[in-house]
Amino acid sequence: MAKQGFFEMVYEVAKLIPSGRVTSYGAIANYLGSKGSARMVGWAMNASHNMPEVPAHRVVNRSGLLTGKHHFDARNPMQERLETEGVEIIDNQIQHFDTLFWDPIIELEL
DNA sequence: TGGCTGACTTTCG
DNA sequence: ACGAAAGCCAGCC
Repeated sequence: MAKQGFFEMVYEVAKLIPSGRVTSYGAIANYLGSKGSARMVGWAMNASHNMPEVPAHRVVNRSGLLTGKHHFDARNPMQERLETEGVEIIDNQIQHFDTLFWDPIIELEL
């Protein structure tokens, strides 16, 4: 296994997020071992535009707020995609976020 | 090479 | 309780 870039790792984790579930930047960063670089996870998501298979819409901030929706394609609203997956969202805020939260550290359990 | 950036998170005021 | 500032680290110019 060649040493992958940080972005690749973020993509891998993002792809593992089940439909109808969401996670946070910090959770992914923590899973990667760099809890301080949560911003970078979002930044990696920004680069994920080249990777349509990466469900960046399932990644939100720790409050369950769709902070990165502004970076999404206006014709493919992040909220609409999540709602299609069964996630209830009100005012960019994911409802039942605690229940829908998918933590790679816990779910993947290493 | 050095420095800036960034879709976050946490803590101090 | 709310607002502002610092911290973090890897990619990019």
